[in-house]
Amino acid sequence: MAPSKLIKSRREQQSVRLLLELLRCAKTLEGRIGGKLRKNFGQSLTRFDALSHLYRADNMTLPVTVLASQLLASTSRNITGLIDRMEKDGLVKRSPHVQDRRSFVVRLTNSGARVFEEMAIEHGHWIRDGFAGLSAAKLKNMQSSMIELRKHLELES
Amino acid sequence: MAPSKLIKSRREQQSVRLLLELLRCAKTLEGRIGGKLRKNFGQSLTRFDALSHLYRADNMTLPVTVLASQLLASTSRNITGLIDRMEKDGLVKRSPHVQDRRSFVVRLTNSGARVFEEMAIEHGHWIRDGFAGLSAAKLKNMQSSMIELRKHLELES
DNA sequence: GAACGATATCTTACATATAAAGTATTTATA
DNA sequence: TATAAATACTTTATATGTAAGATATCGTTC
Repeated sequence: MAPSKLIKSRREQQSVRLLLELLRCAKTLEGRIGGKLRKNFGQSLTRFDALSHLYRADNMTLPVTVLASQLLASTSRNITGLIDRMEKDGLVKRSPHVQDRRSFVVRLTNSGARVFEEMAIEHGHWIRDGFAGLSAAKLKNMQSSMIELRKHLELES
Repeated sequence: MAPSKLIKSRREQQSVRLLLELLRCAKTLEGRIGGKLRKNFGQSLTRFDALSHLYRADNMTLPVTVLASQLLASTSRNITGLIDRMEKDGLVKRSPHVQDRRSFVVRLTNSGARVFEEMAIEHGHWIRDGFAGLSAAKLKNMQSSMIELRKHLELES
């Protein structure tokens, strides 16, 4: 129980602080945006994410696996339930994959596309407002930092 | 369904991109660290977070509400179940609050403190490694950016 | 063309996040 | 002091994240 066990190098301390700040910002934004989506549209951030990928996809259709791999939340294991619920709400429709009988494709319904469009407008405004306090230069700087970090993370994987 | 509906201002586009990068980095780091905690210690990131606040608290004890407010995950609604499970695992112990009979205080057990210490060492190394690709200057720059962003977010709240 | 490993999805079980409503207790106010 | 409002926590329900394993299908190899 000696506190000495927990002494960290300077580099380690800085890394931990950065991680905590990063997670705190991410959680705050995620909670804020997700909460508004939930309150105003009855949809989760994960659903919005899924809808946006489908909306941009060719013929608004994607194989389940491809969709799962694109989601922020690594829902690959959980994708079945997510699609089940979205299908129950009439946002998407599952169809068997033509070539591969193990697979399914998911297609946005007209209703789903309309819901997404409504959400997307608000969503964009909320995010813009979330970063409203930052200068354009700062925004740019943070974005490039994040891209650099993401690339490092992907490399290590 | 006209695509024109979804046209965004430049500032909005940049904000959305930054958010996506930020969330992606956060999710990646969170998943990586959380996965290792789970695999090596059978504990979640939320639990680690809770344990670390308790460890640093006076007498390793905090009122439930204070603990909830400090957690990254705004578990304030869910705190009951979290403490239930941690108590079942012998990590913490609940006691009635002396002055306020509505309240409980949570105290780290000796066993919980030992578990935390073990985890904290590895946790620090993992995080340091997660940012290993970044220069010290970059690390510093990102940290100050995140702090600035967090402060703006808190102001808007 | 039969067997093997890889892949796509589903199932189950559990931990956790969110929301809404309920209970007990405290504090503020009339 | 009686009452209303606020607070601390719990309960319930649903959605989601994580892990392990089951099932069906595919592609390749022998």
